[in-house]
Amino acid sequence: MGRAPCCEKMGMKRGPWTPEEDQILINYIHLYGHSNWRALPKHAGLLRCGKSCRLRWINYLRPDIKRGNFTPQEEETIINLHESLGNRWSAIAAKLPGRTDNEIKNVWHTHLKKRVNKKQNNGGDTKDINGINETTTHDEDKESMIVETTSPQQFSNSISTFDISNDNNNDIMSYEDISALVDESFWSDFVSVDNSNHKEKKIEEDWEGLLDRNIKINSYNNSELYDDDMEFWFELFTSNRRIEEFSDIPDC
DNA sequence: AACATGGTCAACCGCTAGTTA
DNA sequence: ATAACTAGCGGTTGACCATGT
Repeated sequence: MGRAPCCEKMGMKRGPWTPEEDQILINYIHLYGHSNWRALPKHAGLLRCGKSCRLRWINYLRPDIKRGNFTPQEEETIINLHESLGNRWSAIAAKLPGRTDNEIKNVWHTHLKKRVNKKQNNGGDTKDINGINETTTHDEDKESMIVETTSPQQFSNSISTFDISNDNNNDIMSYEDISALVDESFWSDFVSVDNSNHKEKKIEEDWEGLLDRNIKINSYNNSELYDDDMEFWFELFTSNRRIEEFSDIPDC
């Protein structure tokens, strides 16, 4: 079994994803699904390896991702499942809808592990794992009691991810705005569709057409890349609506 | 105010398992 | 049967941010 060559390929972009890349990936998966991650970036016109695209989609762009802090119940579930499953993060994630293995792994390493260790070292003190009857005064644990709120860290990450540099420009869309725009009804129409039978050639032609449009939309003023977000998204979605018609092509 | 330290999380790396030709 | 290939998994890294000194 040979190991697949991947990101070391020349010209592959690495590091944080830009909003444009995100949108290209979202739209491509919207239209054609993700039956072949390796071929996806090439067809979509992304300078990323398939692995990177898959990770970005699974850990961040997927429509069913639940953002916000873990609830005490979720934390309890993670602790319990970790006790029985060990570091099988994907198995644990399967029991927590909307949570990714990566996210669970991070939460475990950042505070749940410490909490469990502390508990073990103290020989199991009065602290209740589910967080409801906690007697601890640690800030870290207090934080975990805040249910379904956006943590400062997550907020800042959203900002960094979307690179919103102008604080005063209210027209710029935040991640939350985009999430609201790209709501469940948006996703439900296409994500589950298996488009693997579409002919690759057709995909390339259709997609390149969309890409050209989007590049044109974006390229007219690169120095103020995000000032025209509303127009960008509007154009993008209206383009999609037209190109979506291609999805009616009968399966081969 | 400036620097050091620690926490958080997205992204990458390297491996294995499964699939296909 | 097996070699080539891909998807998925878990571990690790590094950038960013908050807090402490």
